[in-house]
Amino acid sequence: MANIKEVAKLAGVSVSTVSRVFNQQSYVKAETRARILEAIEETGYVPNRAAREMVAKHATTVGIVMPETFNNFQRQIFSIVARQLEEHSYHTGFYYASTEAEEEMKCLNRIKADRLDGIIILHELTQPGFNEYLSTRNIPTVLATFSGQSWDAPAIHISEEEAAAVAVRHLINKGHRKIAAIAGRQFSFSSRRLAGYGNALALANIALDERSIVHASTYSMRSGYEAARRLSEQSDSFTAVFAITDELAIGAIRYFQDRGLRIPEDLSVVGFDDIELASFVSPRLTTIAQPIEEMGNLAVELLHSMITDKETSSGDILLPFTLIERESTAQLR
Amino acid sequence: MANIKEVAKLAGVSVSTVSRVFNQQSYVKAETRARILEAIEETGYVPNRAAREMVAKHATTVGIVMPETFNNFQRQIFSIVARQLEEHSYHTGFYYASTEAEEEMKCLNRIKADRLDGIIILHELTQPGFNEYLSTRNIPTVLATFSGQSWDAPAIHISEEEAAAVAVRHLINKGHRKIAAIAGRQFSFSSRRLAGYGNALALANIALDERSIVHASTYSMRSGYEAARRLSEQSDSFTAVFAITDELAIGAIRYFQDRGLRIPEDLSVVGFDDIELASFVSPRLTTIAQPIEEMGNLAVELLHSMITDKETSSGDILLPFTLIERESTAQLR
DNA sequence: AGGTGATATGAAAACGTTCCCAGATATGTG
DNA sequence: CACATATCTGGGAACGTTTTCATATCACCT
Repeated sequence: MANIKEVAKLAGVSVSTVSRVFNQQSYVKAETRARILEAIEETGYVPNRAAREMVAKHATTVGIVMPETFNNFQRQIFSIVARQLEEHSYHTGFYYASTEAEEEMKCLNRIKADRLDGIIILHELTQPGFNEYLSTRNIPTVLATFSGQSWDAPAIHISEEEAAAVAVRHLINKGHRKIAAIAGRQFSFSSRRLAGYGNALALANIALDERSIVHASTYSMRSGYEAARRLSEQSDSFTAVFAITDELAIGAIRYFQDRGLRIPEDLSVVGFDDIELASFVSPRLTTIAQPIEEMGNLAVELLHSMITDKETSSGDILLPFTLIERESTAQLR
Repeated sequence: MANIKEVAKLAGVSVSTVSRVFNQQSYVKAETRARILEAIEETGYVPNRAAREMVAKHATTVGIVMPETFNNFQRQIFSIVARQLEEHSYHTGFYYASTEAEEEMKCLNRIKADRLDGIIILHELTQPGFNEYLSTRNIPTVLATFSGQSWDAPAIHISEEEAAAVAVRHLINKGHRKIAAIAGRQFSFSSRRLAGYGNALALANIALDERSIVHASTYSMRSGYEAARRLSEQSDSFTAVFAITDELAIGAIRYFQDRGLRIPEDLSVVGFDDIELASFVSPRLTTIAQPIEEMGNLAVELLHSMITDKETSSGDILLPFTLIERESTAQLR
């Protein structure tokens, strides 16, 4: 593996000059540059990243923190973020952190060692140590998700609570009053969306029945199926279901269909996220769409300006959402 | 940001000794070690990765190369690989490479600079430069995908051709003879699966009709929908469809359903991959299941042994697949 | 007392860059 | 022609580790 010294020797110049052609500022005679370029070509030289990072005292890498198994929404935002990062020529480090406290701290430790330029967090972290560390070290951070705990970093997201309320209100407007909910574990966006559900019900003077709420353990379709089963066991009087995630909704619909119910004739279902799949299942899913492309772009744009301008930004950035009415909800007969 | 010198000073020892407690071989008096540990705790010291990598002459990072927008199958294998990598305490670098030649070479350039320990490739690369570079530099590489071009690296995959033939034979056994195909762009696994389709037809003495083959531009459901539309326009005599990907199949089913066809009564559809979704759409999708968990685990296991044992491995590793019969295919009436 | 091996520590080189400083050569200006 | 300024190049320190080598102390045995 060629290093800068060999290139310099081959081109008959000093390492300083070779370095100069790589970093372009300052003067290099055209003829010399040509000779060096040739030597680079010949040796296949590529600067050693570690050495560069050491003198620069920082990596040109931003880390993406994601959950253990990410859902379709997170997959999409990940793709967008990764592409944008590449656009700005950052390296992309992948950090997987499950929702277990211990795992989260292990993830943090890896981050510590890496001297990252910045971090984009795509799911809620529960350990306060994360924010504490990142903010004392002044590591630019952006959350492209709901910020559960208090962060010193900006969080880009929609108003989960309002959006959920809009979804539930949609059901109420269709005449439903017995509306069940499939939530996730009791924190993060799950609890915010559930709160929105409660608010919408309260506003319509509908009493909240604990038995018509069920908590799924993950956000997979399988969990949605399972959750729908539990819901059916503990209550049978609902005419509509609000699922806090499209995957959960799709899994639930599958269960209800298996039980012979017709959607939306016998039961209306709303989801949340508008993943690609939502418009391909039957019935097509009525759901809340997040401006995912914008969220991803904004996240790296913001992070990039934090890194380059050294200005610390914070606070929530709320983006608009829309209810997309498709085929899984109908007027109560 | 504390460095090793500060820790050494605080503990009243030399940097060598501090380094020793981090890398554990050789002797350090228990008392000294305790003092150093305390100093580490107090300063919050974490070794600088770049510096470490420089002296080690390699990173503790393996890169994952993925397509621009990855589908559900790739997402799943990515999750598995990332988790396993973490298990072996490698860092995970994410490298996105679209199928454009230029993009691919840009991706390769980033890889060159990073002195990766190893690389796991999750989709087919078309540029021979990739293999050439990796093999001359002796960078351990594993493909967890079909190896389109000839690689010096081992490729872990199923026999795409046979699997496709099994899927098509399943349709033939159900009495179908007019079987259309929805393929992708004409290379990589898409072409292998299409070849399997052709073989199965030939074996059953069914003439291959060019008009009953359509090529989707991506592997998304949207593309599947689009492809089904084009298929319907250029041919209307088929009673079954083989889609080379579950997403394509699901998109296609959506199109046919929109046109009032009942699946599987009016039309049978087989997919390929068995993504989670396959068992949640209606009708549930008949498809080919790849041993995804095993593929992911094997990939990092193999890579790890290549990295540590320095033994270069190569050749194809074929894993078994299974046809999962669900509800989207039926006997031709 | 002297030797031997195990235990414990420090000094300093090396890894591959970047960048500051100094010096050399060319180009212009009065 | 002298001097200032612009252009060009090299030397060497610095970045934060690991690792080799050398040396010091200790415990134990003859």
